[in-house]
Amino acid sequence: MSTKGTYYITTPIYYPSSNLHIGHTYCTVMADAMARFKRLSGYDVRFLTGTDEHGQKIQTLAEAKGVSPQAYVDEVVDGIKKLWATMEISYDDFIRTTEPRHVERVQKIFMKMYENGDIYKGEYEGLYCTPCESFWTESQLVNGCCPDCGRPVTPAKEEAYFFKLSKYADKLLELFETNPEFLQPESRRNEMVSFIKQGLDDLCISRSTFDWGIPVPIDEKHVIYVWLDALTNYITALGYPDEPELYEKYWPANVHLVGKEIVRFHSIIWPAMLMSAGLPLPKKVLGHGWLLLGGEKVSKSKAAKGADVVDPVVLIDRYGVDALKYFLLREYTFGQDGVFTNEVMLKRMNYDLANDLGNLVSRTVSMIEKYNGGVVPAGDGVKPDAIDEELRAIAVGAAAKVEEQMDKFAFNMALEEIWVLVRRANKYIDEKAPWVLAKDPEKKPELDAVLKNLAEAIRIISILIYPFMHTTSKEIRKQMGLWYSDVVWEDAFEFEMMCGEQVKKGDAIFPRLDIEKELEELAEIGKKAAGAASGEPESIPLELKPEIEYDDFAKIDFRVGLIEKAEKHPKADKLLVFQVKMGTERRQVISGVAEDFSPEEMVGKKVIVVANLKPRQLRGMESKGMLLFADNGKRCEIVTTIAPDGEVVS
RNA sequence: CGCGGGGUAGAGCAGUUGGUAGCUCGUCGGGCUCAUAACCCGGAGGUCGUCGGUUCAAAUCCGGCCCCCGCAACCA
Repeated sequence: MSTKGTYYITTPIYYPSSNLHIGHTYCTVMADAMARFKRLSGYDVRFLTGTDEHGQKIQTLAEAKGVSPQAYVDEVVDGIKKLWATMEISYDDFIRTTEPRHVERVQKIFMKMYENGDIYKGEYEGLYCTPCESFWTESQLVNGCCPDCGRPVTPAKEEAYFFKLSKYADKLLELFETNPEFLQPESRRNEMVSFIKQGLDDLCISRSTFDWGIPVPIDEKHVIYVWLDALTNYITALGYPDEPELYEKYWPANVHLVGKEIVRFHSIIWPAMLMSAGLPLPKKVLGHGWLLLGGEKVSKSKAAKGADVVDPVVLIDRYGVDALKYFLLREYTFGQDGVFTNEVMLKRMNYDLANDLGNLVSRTVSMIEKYNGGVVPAGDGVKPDAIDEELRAIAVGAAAKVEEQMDKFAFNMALEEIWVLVRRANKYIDEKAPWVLAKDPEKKPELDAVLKNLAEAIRIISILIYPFMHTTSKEIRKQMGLWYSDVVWEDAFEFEMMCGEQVKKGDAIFPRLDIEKELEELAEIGKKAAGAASGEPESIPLELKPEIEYDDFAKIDFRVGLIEKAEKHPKADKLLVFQVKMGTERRQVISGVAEDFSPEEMVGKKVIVVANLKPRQLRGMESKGMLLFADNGKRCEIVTTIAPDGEVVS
């Protein structure tokens, strides 16, 4: 194989707090397809994936389960590796951040940055949740409380080590300006530039409130926190710094494939860390979009909600690895979010795979068996006509188009290019009507040419789909009698390669699915997963704030209020300003519900007001009291009453 | 005037050198029988968010406005 150079591609290292879902699968499938494509087209590829196993959350989950953090992650990682094995993900290395090779090298990199004067000891100030022993930023809070347990947080400080991220702001801006290819899609790039321009804070890189992490080499009380630990995997896995052979061969990476939520870490923090360590930067960071489930990002906590099945294991089990991979790569546009539903998935599988590709192979093999004893004819007895020439042109031209799309990571368009050929081949059969030719012995040379051309087209298709569906590729080649030869990319540019192969009809490559039936069954599975197996309604204690005394409750004066007037806060998007009448008194109350309610629909509502709350300024306007809403963080319902305004609620 | 993305057929999307508006699904009608009731052809369906400008000509360039979505931020 002539090599075109090295190609190093990575996925993020996933957090093994629980099993992976279709979103992780999506990212890994893209990386795998690209790795396979590059290998097939002559590159020396290195494909890395792995798991990011440290941190508070893992430690807490392990404690809750009564096992050590290591035992906890071992089990989850085992499941992840099995999933990738099932999907035949062709990674060359799987790095776990708990492995000694990573731990030691991270410490060395830490020291390097420390010796370069970029790490200093300071104080971390944040909002602290005591029961969870966790710091949170303002934006992480849910309703002003700890996102994990829902309890209030308090401002606190702790000693910590910091990385001088701010020092690299100018260099980072320069990176984005001089190297527009570095981060794509471009919309992300603009976001990052404006983020840097807002000013960068130094980055806290150690924690002392938990110990499930890599010890800070110069201070055993601290463990290295998240990003220094996680991001460095891309080079520790290559042996940097103590066994630099692979590092020297493959670094800098050609592509870090990441979700859009972690683009910032990969395109700002990671380059800054590398600058600090004096190392070359990755050539490209690519941020892909999310799969959306009912308008929300697919996530671990929502993995089992509703009727849409997002457990890749279930989907693979029912439809096969290749069908799932095809769907993920064909349906979504790289960089954009895409809606995931069972129906969209099943339609893709049926229309493109069963009807178009599977059926094309099926009818071609059948005809070669029926009309020529199962042998691919030479087919050189007649001159090609315009229809033949068109098929041939599309067939031999497809590979270049696929290459062009793959260069842009446009997997969906690459597959579309292949399907142009698939559809053309189906049409070709109709136009040539071989069953008509077969009735006239004099037309045998013509018939042979048709069969031969179809065989060639399918041979080329089998090469083109190899990076995306290698198992299907091999199955097609088996049926076409091409078992004797390897898949070689360059062969996709040639049309005259087959003669005398013995074809053999096998099982349908992609059996047609009964979509209605599948939808029902998937809905059933989804419900079961959501209902946690048992049908009995259970009572699971809620996560509550700490218990309070009756006296504490009695201090609050709830009153019925009538909203007489409501308008948007002139200086805030999310605030509504209400004029509320409570008996004899009228006052102004502000609530952060502008996204859930229009001012008009609030007027006239009778609501519950916390009437003796200390007044507070909100964006320049005073709020005296607070209205009660039921709120799950996503949607808000107002609590109303029919009682007269001014009345006490207790 | 915070930054950015987007508003194109019933649905989901293409469409950056301005020049008859395309694709997939759905729908209606036709063809074929080799094939996995698959395949092929044709029709219907769009004021290309809105108003204005540049131009012989704009979905495509420029300006105003409306709406949606990310990020950022107030959210008593």
